[in-house]
Amino acid sequence: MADTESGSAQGTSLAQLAYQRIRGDILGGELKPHEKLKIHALRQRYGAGASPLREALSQLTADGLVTRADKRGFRVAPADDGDLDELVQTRCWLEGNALRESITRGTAKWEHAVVIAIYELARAPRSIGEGEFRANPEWERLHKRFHMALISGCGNRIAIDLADQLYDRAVRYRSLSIARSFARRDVVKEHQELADAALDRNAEKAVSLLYAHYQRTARLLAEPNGAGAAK
Amino acid sequence: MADTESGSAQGTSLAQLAYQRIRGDILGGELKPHEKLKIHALRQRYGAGASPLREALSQLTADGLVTRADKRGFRVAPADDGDLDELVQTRCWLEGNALRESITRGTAKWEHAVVIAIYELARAPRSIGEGEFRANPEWERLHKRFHMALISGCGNRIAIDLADQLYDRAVRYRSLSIARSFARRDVVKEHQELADAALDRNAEKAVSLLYAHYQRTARLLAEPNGAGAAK
DNA sequence: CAAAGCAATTTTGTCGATAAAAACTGCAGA
DNA sequence: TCTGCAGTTTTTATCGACAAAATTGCTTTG
Repeated sequence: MADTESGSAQGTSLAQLAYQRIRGDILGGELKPHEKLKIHALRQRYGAGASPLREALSQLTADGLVTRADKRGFRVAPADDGDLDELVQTRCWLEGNALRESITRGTAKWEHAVVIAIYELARAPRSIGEGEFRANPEWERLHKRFHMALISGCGNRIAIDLADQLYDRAVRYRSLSIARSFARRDVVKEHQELADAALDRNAEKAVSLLYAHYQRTARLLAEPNGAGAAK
Repeated sequence: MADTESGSAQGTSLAQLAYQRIRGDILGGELKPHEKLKIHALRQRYGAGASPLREALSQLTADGLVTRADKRGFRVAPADDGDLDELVQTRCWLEGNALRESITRGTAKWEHAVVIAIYELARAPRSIGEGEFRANPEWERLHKRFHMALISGCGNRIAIDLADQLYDRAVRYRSLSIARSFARRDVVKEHQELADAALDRNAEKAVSLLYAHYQRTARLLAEPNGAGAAK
């Protein structure tokens, strides 16, 4: 199911390939919320027949990134602020517990993963644009890796896979409201403190930092300056 | 996505219909863990072409009920004790928080849903067999409805949908190890106490009863008397 | 001018056919 | 008896075609 290694295409079948590409386009904001996904158009765009596409869209539906209506096809899942709040809350619930568990029973391997992840994340530039903000895909990858590393010691694959899925759903909101929070927070420091608390095995502090981290993001994204999303 | 109303087939398309029927057969244990799902065989069994079936199987894969291997098709997801433990833990994490939230902000509508659900659940017979145990589908439906009612007041649709999905995954283990726990627990009382604590707005008590309830089930199902499951 | 009705066009959902890949078979040789 | 291999059979993944449903646009009417 959820990829964990967000490294791109390795799916050999056309269906799997289309799944990854469409997913990427939704997460990256290329395909806008509520946009109609017409099979014929997708056929040309992704160079695949109807069956593999349908298959890909079915999977995306189960992932919560696409909605389907009875006999009127598929659409990109809508994205409103309420949805985002629920997403953040669910992630807090799930990852909060998983983080606590990781801190309690985490092995040396878990520690190493966290150390490496925060190290690499801290060095990567957030933006590749000079003046303005242009998301650096490498930073995005490392950011996800860091958050997954934090909970990787909990020993619960099902929870990890769910967190992976929810992470991706949340990423979409970030790419929809570009640059909004850029340079307004000391994100590097936030992550560093989180990593430190985790490595100190200070569960309560780590969990509350995680909550604050997620909720701060949600509040920023929900700010009134547009990019609101489709009905 | 997740159905919430577990009421059976209303999907109009063959793909949706096949999805529900296959899902039902996996949850009910008709299709055994790790069993190969050959398209041709499924075609005859469910009376649908290859494309709708593939579509259904893709969705089930995303639901965690089916696994797929690169060019060698689909299988029913394996089911081992470790998996069950993770499932139970994840449900505790998610539903524990959702229950706490429901108790905190639950409206009269939520209360009513819980009251009705526990009332109906208490009246339904658990088994329809005379001497031996034969699962009563009606009881199963009401049981799910009760647990969903408990968390229905949390105001978080995403969490509710996930809990729905995880519930179904857990149900599978119950039907795989038939009757094991039948008559060995006072399940009616467990549910009643849980409902009472929730309606009393005693969050801590309700949550710990929920944890105990789930963990007891897992321990029973993991007992050594067989039904173990495929590798 | 607005609303309702009808016809043409898209679009969806489905099927059967087909190439490519995997699994299976029996057989020869060590 | 076991092992490796060539040919056969099964199975997967994909395509293009087609009927049914939905959408669109045009026309007619009150």
